[in-house]
Amino acid sequence: MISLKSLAAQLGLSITTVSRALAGYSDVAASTRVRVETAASAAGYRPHPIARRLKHGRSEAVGVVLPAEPGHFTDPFFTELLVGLGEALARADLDLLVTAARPGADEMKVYRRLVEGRRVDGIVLARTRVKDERISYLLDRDFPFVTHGRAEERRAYAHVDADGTGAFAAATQRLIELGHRRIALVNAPASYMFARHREAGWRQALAQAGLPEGPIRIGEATEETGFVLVRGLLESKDRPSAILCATDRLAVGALGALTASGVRAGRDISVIGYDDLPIATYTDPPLTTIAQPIRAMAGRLTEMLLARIAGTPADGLAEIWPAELVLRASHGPAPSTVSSKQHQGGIHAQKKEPRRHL
Amino acid sequence: MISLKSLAAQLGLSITTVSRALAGYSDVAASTRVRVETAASAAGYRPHPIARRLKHGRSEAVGVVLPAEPGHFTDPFFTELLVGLGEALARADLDLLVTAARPGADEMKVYRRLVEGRRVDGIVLARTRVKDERISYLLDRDFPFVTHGRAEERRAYAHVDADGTGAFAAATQRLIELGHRRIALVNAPASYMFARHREAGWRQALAQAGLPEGPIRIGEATEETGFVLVRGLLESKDRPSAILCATDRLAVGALGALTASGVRAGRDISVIGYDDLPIATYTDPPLTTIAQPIRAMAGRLTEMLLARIAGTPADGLAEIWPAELVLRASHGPAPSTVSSKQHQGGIHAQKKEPRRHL
DNA sequence: AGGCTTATCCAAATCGTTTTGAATAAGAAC
DNA sequence: GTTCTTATTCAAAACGATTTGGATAAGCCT
Repeated sequence: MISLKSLAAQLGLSITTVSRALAGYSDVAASTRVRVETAASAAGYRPHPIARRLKHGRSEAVGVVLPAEPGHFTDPFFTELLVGLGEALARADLDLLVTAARPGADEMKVYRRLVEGRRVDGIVLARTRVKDERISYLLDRDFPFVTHGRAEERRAYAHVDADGTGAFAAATQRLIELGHRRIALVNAPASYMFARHREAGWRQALAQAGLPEGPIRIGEATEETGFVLVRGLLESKDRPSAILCATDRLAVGALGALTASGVRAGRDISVIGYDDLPIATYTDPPLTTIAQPIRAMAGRLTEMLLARIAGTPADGLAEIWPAELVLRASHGPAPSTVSSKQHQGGIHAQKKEPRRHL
Repeated sequence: MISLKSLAAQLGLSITTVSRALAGYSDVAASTRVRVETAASAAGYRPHPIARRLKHGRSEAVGVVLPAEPGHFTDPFFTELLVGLGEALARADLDLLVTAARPGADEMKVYRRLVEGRRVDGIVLARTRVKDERISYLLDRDFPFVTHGRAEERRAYAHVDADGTGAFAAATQRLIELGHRRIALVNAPASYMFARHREAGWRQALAQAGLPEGPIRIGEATEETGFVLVRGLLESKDRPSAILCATDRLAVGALGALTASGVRAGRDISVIGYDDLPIATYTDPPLTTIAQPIRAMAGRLTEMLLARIAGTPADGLAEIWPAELVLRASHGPAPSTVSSKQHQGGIHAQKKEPRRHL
C-alpha cells in the first residue's frame, strides 16, 4: 500500500538509501538501516512486485497450460502436478500462471501469448507428444522450459520423466509369471510419448518371454474410452486374460466393462493401470497400478526451470525416475492355471507384498 | 520484443503518437494510424504487459488458492473449476494465478500475499466455510472477490452456488418414495458450507416425511473416509438401507466398503453421491449422483468478478443454481419392500429416466 | 489581417522500483 | 594545511507503457 517514496519522505531519507538499506547493501550506515527496517515493517511496506518486474525485466511467473477438453474432466494427474509446482514455485517466490486451452489450433496461440507477450519467465510442459510442436517452438525461441515427459527431439531440453517402459515391462512380466499368455494393451493415442513408452515396456516383456503381442486398442485416456475399448476386446476372438491400461482412468473404464459383462476382474481377467489415483484403492477389485511421485517430480522440475531461467544450459538436466508397481487385487493368475498353481497375487497380493519397487 | 520507443523511432514519430494511434484515439491522422498499424504488426509489436500494469495500477490477474492436502490428491471439482475459470479469464485477457496452500495456518498468509502484495486484482474462493476467515478478511479490505458457495456473513459478497439443499432434499425424497426409512448421511466436516447445505436438504426431506433422522457420519471428503465411515455404519445397530454421501469421493469409498462387506450396493443398500465425477458412470454399480454445471458457473463467477473489479457493488451479485439429480444404478427400492413393490429405480433407472432436472 | 477552430502531433510527467555515478563529510596520512 | 581514503548519502536515469497539457499549423470567419 505504501510506496518507497512515501516511506523515504517519512524517514527524511532519499529513495535510494531506503531501497539500498532494505536490499542489504553495505554502503548504508547500520543505524539508518535499523531505522529504515523498523519503519518499513511498521508501515507494512512491500516492494510493488510489478514495478520490480518492470525494472528487472522479469515477470517472476511460470506458465502451465491445462488441456481443457470440452466435455471431459481434467486428468487428476495434471492437478497433482499443478499442486506440486505451486508449492515449489511459491518457495522461490514465483507465480504460477495457469491457462486452459483445448489441444489443437488454439493451443500454440496460448503458448505464443505466454512467450511473446513476456507473461512468464518459463514454462512447464506435461503430457509430451512424440513430435511436440510446443517443444520445438520453445527451443527455437530459446525460451526456458522444462517438461514432464520426453519427446523425439535431438536438441537438449530439461526434463523429468518416469520410467514408464520399465514399469510396464515389470507389470507385464509379472502377468507372464502368473501364467498369462495373451496380454492386451489399452493405450492412449500413440502421439503421446507416455503411451509409446508404456507400449514399449509391454512389447519388451512379451518379446523377452517369447510371447506374441496381444491385441492393442487405442483411444483418449478417459473412463469412457476404457469402457468401450474393453467391451470390444471381450467380444473379439482373441480375448485376452490380462489387460494393461495406459492410465488409471482407462483402467477404471475397463473394470466397468468387465463388470457389465459379468467378468470377474482379477480372476477371469487381470487389469493393471498407471497413475495410482486415489480411486484405485476403492475400485472393485482394488486396482493394481503404477505410481510415480508426482509432487517430488514437480519439485525437481521447478529446480530445473529455475536453473534454466538463470541461464544454465539444458544439457545435463534430464532425469528418468523409477515408477513403482503397486500391487492390489485387480490382477491374479491366468484362469487356465488357477487350478494347478497356488493362488498368488490376486486378492491377497496387497497383504503379502504391499508395495514393491521396480 | 520491440518497444514502443524503438517503433516510434523507426517511424520517425513520437512515442505518444504511436501509442495513441494503436489505442485508437481520434487525434491521430488516418494516414499515420495506418502507417503505425502496419509497422506495428510487421514488427510484431505488443505492449509490454508489465509496463501497462504498472501504469494502470492493475495486475491483470486473478488468484485462486488450491487446497494442497499433504497426502491427498486435489478434488477433481477444483480442477474443473480451474479450467472453467482459466477459459473465461483468458477471454477477458486476465491471467489466472494459482497458488497451493495447505488449509490452516499457511492459508491466510497466502491470501495476504496475494492481496497486500498486489499480485492480483481479484480472488476466486471455493469450498467456502461457515465462518470463512478468507471472506471476512477480503470484505474488511474491500478487495474484489467472488465465491463458489456461501458462508455465514451478513455483508454482501458476490457468489454463485448450487442448491445443494434442494438437490439433497430431492434425492432423499426419492429414496423415501422407494421405501427407505433409515437414510444415513455421510457428510464432510460441518465447517464446510456445502456440507451444511446438503445436510439441511436431507433433514428437510426426512422431516417432511415424518421420518426420524438416520445416522450421520462425518469426515474429510476423500475415498478413504467414505470407506472407513461406511464400514462403521454397516457394523452399527442402526444400519441404514440408504446412504447419502456429500461428495462422489465419499460415495466411491462407500461403495468400496459395501463391496468389501459383501453388501450389494443399489440393492441391499442404496448410495447417492454428489459431483458427478467422470468415475461415477463406471463404478459398480454406476453411481446415482448430483451434477452441477461447474464450467458454466465458473463463467458466471468470472463475469461477476470482472464487475466487482470494475467497481460494481456486490449487492445484487448472488445466484443459486439448481443441481441435477443423475439417476444411475447405485440406488433402488428399500430391501424390505422389494418383494411387494414393483422394482423401480435401481439398475434400470438410467434407461427409464436417464436424466431429470430438479 | 487578426482571431478562432480544428486537426495533428509531441514533450514531459507518471506508475514504483533498482542501480549508476557522483557528492559530501569525516577521519587518516603526509 | 592539504590530500587521500572511507563511509554515507542521494539525484537522476532507467524499465515501457499511458496520459495530460500544451504546441504547431492549417483552415475558416469576420
